[in-house]
Amino acid sequence: MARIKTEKNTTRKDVIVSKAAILFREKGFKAASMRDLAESVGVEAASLYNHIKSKTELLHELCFSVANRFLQKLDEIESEPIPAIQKIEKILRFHIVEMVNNYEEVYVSDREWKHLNDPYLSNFQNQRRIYRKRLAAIIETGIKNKEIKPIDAPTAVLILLHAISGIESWHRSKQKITAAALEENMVTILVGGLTV
Amino acid sequence: MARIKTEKNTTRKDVIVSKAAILFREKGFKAASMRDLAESVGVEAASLYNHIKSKTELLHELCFSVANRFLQKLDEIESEPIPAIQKIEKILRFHIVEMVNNYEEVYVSDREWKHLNDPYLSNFQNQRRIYRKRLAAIIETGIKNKEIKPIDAPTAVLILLHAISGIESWHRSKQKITAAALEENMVTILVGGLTV
DNA sequence: ATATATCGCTAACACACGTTAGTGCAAATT
DNA sequence: AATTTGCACTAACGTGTGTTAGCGATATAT
Repeated sequence: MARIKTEKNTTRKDVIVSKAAILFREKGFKAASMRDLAESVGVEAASLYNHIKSKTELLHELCFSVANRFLQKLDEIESEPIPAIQKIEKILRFHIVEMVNNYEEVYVSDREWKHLNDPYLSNFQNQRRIYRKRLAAIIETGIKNKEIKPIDAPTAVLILLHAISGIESWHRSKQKITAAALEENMVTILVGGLTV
Repeated sequence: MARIKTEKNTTRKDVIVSKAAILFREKGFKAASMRDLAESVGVEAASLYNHIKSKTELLHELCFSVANRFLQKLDEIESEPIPAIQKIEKILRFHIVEMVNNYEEVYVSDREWKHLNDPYLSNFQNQRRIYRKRLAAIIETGIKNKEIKPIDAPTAVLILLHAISGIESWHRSKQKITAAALEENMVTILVGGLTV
């Protein structure tokens, strides 16, 4: 009957959500059970419901908190008065840093959003579509300004975004290069591949 | 009580496996039920077991048939007497074509292998690790020969492989560019990003 | 035409799942 | 010190799951 331990400025719900991220990442949303989660939190399954509404709520929480961070950063970078290719590089670096530091959450948001229910599902899909369109628009500006090779912008976007999600493999690999080195390598290849 | 229809040279099991690929892709392995699969095949759930041993067997079948195709192609390309960067380009093109033409299978093999059981699971993971090591070795040769930028080879590999898996998004998008154009765009960016 | 193997059916199983109800202790508030 | 709120517990529910057993019909081989 020991309570869930909380540190300063974290509610018991926060603890549950972040344990859920770990679990959803390693088993997938559907395969991760509330009993698994309860065990990893150190409590009985039913007790979780004193803090959360449902299993899906955990997924909402994770997906949208990640999505909001990315959207906010995009707002910020979009309005900077710098060349398009530099905007892309900044966004790229932000994605990489987020993936490295908030691995579990970002990964879950990226791979498990399919299991959201409407209206959250369509909402999330919309945000995603819009985010990609905005990235594509930046790339198209870069192409017009001869900073970027004349390629299909949506294709470039999907390459960038998926390449980043590969950091998952880096994260689990034994002999890692440093996060900073990873970032430089990715920027070299991807920005190098785009630049005219 | 109508039988599963088969075309020439396809067993009833083949039909089930390929319907399973579609289902596993769209719902995920865990979320796809045998009753779902049965419906999409046009039969009752129990009837499936006249042709298959278990749900997991379907996943084995899918994962390993894809893995074997890639390994075989890698054998072939590795032994060709051409520069490393051209080998990488060939492998890249093969991945892209496979992803475009055998979308469902390749996607499932890529994303759902976690749900394999041992010993298949460790087996698959091993094959994957080895495949990546061999790609990295080609890239390292390319670096030594000054064909490829001096980057971290394993990082380059994960960028390449994950970038390709982004074709998933292309596949579902409304206004597609042609498959050939997609291929050229990807090669431009990725090979361009690697080349010195 | 007869015999045999193939295959789809109904019924049911054991089990794991998400979740709710209700109880009582411990912490927080007054 | 008294009261209220927070929270973990046990027990249990209904549902969906993968899978098996056994029957009967149909296609295949003799």
